[in-house]
Amino acid sequence: MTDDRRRAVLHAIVEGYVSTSEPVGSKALSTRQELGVSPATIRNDMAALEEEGLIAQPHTSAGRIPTDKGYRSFVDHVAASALQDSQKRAITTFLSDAVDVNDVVERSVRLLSQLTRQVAVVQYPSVRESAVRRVELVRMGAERALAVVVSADARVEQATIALGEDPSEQEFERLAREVNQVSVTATPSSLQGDLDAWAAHDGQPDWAASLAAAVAKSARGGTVERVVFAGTANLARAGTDFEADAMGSVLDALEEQVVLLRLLHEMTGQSQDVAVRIGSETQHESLARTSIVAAGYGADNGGLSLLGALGPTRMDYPGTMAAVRAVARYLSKVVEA
Amino acid sequence: MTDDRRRAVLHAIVEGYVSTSEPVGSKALSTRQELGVSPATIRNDMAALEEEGLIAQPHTSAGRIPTDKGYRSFVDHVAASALQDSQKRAITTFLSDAVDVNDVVERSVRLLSQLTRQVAVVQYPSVRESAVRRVELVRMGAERALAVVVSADARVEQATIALGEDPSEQEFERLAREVNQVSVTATPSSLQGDLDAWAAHDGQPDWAASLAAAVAKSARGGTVERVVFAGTANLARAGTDFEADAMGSVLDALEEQVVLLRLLHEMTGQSQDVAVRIGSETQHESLARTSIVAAGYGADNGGLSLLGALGPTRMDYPGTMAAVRAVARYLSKVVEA
DNA sequence: ATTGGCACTCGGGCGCGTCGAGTGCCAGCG
DNA sequence: CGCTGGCACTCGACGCGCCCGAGTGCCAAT
Repeated sequence: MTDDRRRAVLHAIVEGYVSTSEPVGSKALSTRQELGVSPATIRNDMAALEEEGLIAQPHTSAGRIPTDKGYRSFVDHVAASALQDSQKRAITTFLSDAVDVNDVVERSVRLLSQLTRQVAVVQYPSVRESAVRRVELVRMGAERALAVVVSADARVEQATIALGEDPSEQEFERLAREVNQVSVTATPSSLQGDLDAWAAHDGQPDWAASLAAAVAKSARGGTVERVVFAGTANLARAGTDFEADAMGSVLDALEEQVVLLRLLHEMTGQSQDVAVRIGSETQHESLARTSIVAAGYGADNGGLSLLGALGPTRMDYPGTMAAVRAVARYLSKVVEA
Repeated sequence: MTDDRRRAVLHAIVEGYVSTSEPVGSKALSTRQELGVSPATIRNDMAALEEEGLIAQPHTSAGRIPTDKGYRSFVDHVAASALQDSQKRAITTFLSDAVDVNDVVERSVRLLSQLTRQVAVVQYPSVRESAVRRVELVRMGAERALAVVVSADARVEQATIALGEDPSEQEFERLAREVNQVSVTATPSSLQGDLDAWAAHDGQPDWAASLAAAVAKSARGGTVERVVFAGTANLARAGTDFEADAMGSVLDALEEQVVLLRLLHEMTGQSQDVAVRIGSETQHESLARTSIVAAGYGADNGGLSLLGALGPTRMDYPGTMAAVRAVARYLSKVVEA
């Protein structure tokens, strides 16, 4: 009973603070019908909540604001709100006529930033191991060549090879022909071994080994994990939530994709659903005042890829979670198709 | 004589304001040895400069700050400063071991943002028309296929084709073989015509036309112009030069690559060297308080590509110009090789 | 043409008093 | 035992008045 009301008070504080960005006091809460009790009662609850470390006051005689822990409790006890119809329509219309993977990812990240009014981040779909369809070898000069690997699932990877010497045209052509033969006939699982064996043949030049390695790596899943953003402007507009300096750190952390990727991985590691990191939970100095809402997509077949939204701790969690979930679902469909 | 000193006064004002971000007064200038005259004399010059619209005072009894026109005069009359040795070294070490085009561009943009302490933007090298080396056609489902075009200059372009029907495996294979034959044997200039003729043959399915178009387009120079940024954090750190809201607009303008691309093109259109747009000269509302320093690179052989730095009007023009020029030069070398 | 002197302006910073939102505590009530 | 109304208290926000000093424009002198 009383426990329920306390939770209601906490939720009201979170909602109030999120929408007005000002500390909310007991009186304001009591007039907002929902909990039909007097300010005094609410004050008692507030005292208890503060005791538990869920809310805090910036200074005496100010209203209360949620702590990170308070947001956490709020998020754990509230269901993600439903998307509005207009938003659902936006998703389908926005993503339906994308032409290729690049386009899908780029549209998604824009869409997500618009829906959430936060910074959106989408990781490129991670790829599963797949057969090699064709290896194209292009001479780039005396000592360098470019290998283009087209895989059966329509990925295209490229890598430069240092030749280390200046092979004759015939030699070069021969190697190109051979690496194709080997790669295309191999199964995904035998590829690495087959290539190694081929490179170790008598009479192969030294650079055959690096070529083999490059092809195998490309087939295995490509180069590095990449992420794209959109909506960094939303950070700037977030009002007084960030000082200029703090914003700089956040933007730095974003460009430093490594940090973000690790964080996203940790978050979605345990569960499939939408995960939330709040403020200090990010364990990262420069993100101490930001929260991240993330989800995986495309899990069914191959690897899990990630997407999410990042904004000030004082964000609309239910709405953001709903948007992230919806986009993740839709993206899963598109990627699997 | 007196004209020379006026210019010196203007330059001193620009330099002072750039380094302190506070309006500079006559007294402060006179004690800074360089121009050995009394404050009163400087005041006279200032009055003249203000008359000409080169400087302004934020309010009575404050020092002067340069207007856009003042910065313009400064930039036009000052040579780009020399780079420090450490910076030169940074350029070579930073860019020397890039592995492919993507990598080169990404490293360049990071480097430029660090050198200038501004937002850096680099356009992907634009490509010249070149022969087609190989067309790879991958079936993506009943009604879609993916075309991968590898050109002789080692570019890789992809495009999806709507099949509009569900061709048999043999039919599909035949078309793939044929389009390869046509594309690879054609010269760059005959490609479009050859492909059109091929698609118009009797017995060709409808989608041959779209396939031909896609290949031709890829060969011609690829899809859209792309740019990448780095160093947006520098905007946030620029101190009080931007209000939170203005910063949002700038970031929006950046993501809206179209605007930026048009602007860059206009700037480098007339001359090959470093070009500067100052504040209102950008002709763009949201960039009214930012300046852009841009240069082209890779001009010798094919198209000209662009790169530049963007920051608050109150920026170190000589230093930024030097850095932009240096990176453009270096990039030209790399791209041409 | 340059300079020193002088009166003037005006924004920034400081101290002060007021106001009011919000709190904690306590006694009373169902 | 939990809720409520009342009350004294705290403390930041705001407005006002004040002073100070940087910076200016003008003028007479060199």
